[in-house]
Amino acid sequence: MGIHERRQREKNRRRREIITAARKVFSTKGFNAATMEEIALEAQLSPGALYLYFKSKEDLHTLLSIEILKHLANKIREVDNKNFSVETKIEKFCEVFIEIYDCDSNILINLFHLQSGETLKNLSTEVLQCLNENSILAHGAVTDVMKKGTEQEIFIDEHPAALADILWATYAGVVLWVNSKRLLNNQKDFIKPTLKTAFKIINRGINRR
Amino acid sequence: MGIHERRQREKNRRRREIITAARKVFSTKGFNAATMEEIALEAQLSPGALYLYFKSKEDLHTLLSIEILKHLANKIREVDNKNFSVETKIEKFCEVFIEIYDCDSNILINLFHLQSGETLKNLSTEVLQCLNENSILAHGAVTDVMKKGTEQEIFIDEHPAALADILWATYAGVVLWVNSKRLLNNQKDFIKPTLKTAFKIINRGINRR
Amino acid sequence: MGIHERRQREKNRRRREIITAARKVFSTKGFNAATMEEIALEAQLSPGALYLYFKSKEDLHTLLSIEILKHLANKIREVDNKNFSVETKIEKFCEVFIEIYDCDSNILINLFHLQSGETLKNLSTEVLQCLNENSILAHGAVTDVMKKGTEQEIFIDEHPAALADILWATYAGVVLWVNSKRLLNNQKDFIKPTLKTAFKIINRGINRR
Amino acid sequence: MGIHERRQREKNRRRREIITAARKVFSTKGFNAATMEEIALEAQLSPGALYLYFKSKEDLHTLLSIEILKHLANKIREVDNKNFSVETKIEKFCEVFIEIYDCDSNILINLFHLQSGETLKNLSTEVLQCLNENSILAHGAVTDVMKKGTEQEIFIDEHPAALADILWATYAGVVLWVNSKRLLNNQKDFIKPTLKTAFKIINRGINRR
DNA sequence: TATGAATGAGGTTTCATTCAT
DNA sequence: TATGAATGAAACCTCATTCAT
Repeated sequence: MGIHERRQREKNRRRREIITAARKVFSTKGFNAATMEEIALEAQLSPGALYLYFKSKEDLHTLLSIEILKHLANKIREVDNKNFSVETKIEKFCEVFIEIYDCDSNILINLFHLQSGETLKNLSTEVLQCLNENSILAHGAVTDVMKKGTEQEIFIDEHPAALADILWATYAGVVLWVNSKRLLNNQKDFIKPTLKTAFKIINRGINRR
Repeated sequence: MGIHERRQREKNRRRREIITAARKVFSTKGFNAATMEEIALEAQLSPGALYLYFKSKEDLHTLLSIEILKHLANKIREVDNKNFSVETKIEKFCEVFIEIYDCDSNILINLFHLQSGETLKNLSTEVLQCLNENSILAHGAVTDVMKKGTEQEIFIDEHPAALADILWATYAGVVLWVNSKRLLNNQKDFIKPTLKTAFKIINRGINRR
Repeated sequence: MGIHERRQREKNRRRREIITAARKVFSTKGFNAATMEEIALEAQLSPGALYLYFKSKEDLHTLLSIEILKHLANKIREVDNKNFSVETKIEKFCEVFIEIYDCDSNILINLFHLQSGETLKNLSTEVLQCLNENSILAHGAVTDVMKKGTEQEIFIDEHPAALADILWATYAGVVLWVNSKRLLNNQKDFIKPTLKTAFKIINRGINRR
Repeated sequence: MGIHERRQREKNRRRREIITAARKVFSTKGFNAATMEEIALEAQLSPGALYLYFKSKEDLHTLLSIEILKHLANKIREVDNKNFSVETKIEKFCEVFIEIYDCDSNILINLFHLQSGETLKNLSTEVLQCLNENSILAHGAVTDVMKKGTEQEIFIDEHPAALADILWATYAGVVLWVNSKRLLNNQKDFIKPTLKTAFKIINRGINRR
């Protein structure tokens, strides 16, 4: 292994370390309360070093969201590639969402912070484009399944992209809404059963039979 | 009317003016980009005066969310009091949500900013409690309808509160998700049709027949 | 005197205090080494307060230069208005320059820092325009004298504006050059005699008789 | 040629490359905006390597100025050695100055940045001394010519060193002043004619006949 | 009650310089 | 000799909040 290759590998490792540290801090504190210094501390680096890997706080945060989108897109496509019925696939999607939630329950909150418009305008164009691409990718993976359901005349509604939107929206909504209820009322976390019920209802609601 | 009462009334008027100004500014700029100075300007007051009516920026912001929750709760209860079938009521809920969205499309983003945990811990206990109460109130209004549907054995699923959560979550999710897609891809606003489809699907999905 | 008027007066006083403090610090340290904190300290204000009066470090610095230009223009016009021969006026100009130099020997260094291009592009357009106007004003005051000399056929060269440029340039050049020699060699300050000789030479060089 | 000598030669070559790169960057961006990384990039070296050849950014910048001074001194001495009349020599000096300006119009700005006091105190003593020596050298070359003019009773004024200062100062002043006017008013570059006129005037002003 | 000037802590970011390799 | 990743100090600037008036 050449020195060049080793360097590159080392660099990638650092990037990952920073991203992991950032995820932790952003998740705990939210975008604004999180400080670069804290992220640096968590990543065992100096504040300045972060800027060797990421152009700005916002870019860092966005790349983090992109990571999630990529991961989601992959997982969903995996499901899609299996030999399941469309109904089962939707159920499986729900499981994917739950798995993601288990891995980092604040993911969506960060994702929405990003897309709340407040942030969107400060991103470097390259990051913005990257975000856009991956967003389309993740969404497309769900849409493909919906398309099959529609083609096979299993689904009532005829717009696969809209169905995909609703699925995503339900996921997002349940996580955010139930989570905020939990925070407000100190209830225990009932996101997962709610999510399952929601997907069950949708499956029933879009299914011809 | 005593002088005391008049004073109180005047004070309330001011509070309302500030809240209105704050809504405008928060909606346009988001929580962090909005400044107290800007809100004061909009309310035709000095920055210092804001603090005679609200303990902090976060409190002000939260009270604003409470306003919305109250408004929602009222509207929903209005629907509930009408002599509609449960299915129609759910459709009407959708219309209420759309109306709210038309009036201020950034409401939910602010609502979620609030509940993202970042903010929640800095609130004064009284405001927190007030928020909590109104949240339960708004939610309860939907739950009541779901309860009737369940009691009348129109709905399949047996947990009205969960159904209510799903309805809320769908609303929240669609607004946020579709909005963020719109921002990212410069698409036009397709929240309303999506919302209608989503509610149609849910109505179908929870309905026994 | 109304409260409004008093406020305005107070505000102007503060502006002047800051400008004075800034002049002191910029003169001692130069633009880059000077810090806003230091200026604030000197002005007995908090760092944040500076930004209530000036938009940025660069704006503050530039406004300072504008002050000088205004002062110069005034002094020169005063000379111009007196009933002197053109030769005497040029001599008097030299005295004005010397007076300015006595009052703040680093003025020109700051002026040139400003105009070295490095800074010029960051200025707010309003400040830039103000600078431009005053620059023209100061220059024009000298040009007017040169014009008279040319019209009265006292001067050989026929371009008053160019003569004015040369006068200014000589002033600037002597101050900068001799000053830098002084700094380098720890010589004593011989700017004033040099300036006088230079103006004497120019007077002779441009004079027909 | 021994290995030692070759090493030394190689080292000198590198130094020159860095200086050339630095000149380019400093000229374009000015001292402060220029970064060591950029210079390194231009010199096709790593940032760290610069510090093997120069102790600091300021030292590097100063050595650059010394280069110019050396070059000027040489050119002027060349003129001095030719068999010209003193009047012609002064005209030739003007041409030298113009040539320098054509080759790098920002030279003087850098030179004055250096000597503005801001920088001077941070220099290593050896560099400072080197600067000093070369400054005297360049200045001396002009003084020698003036001395001849005075001895031959061609010039009126009797202090050759002062005359030399005025010549230098005029050069510096015209370049800086006219340049700053150009930047401010978006006028085209009229430094060269101004410089010629200025030298013509001086020649006339100091010349007995 | 209202003002608005002032505060000052705290944030992001830059970059000359160092040092392990 | 050369690298270039990492440092970390320091700068500018913002803005929620306070307080003398």
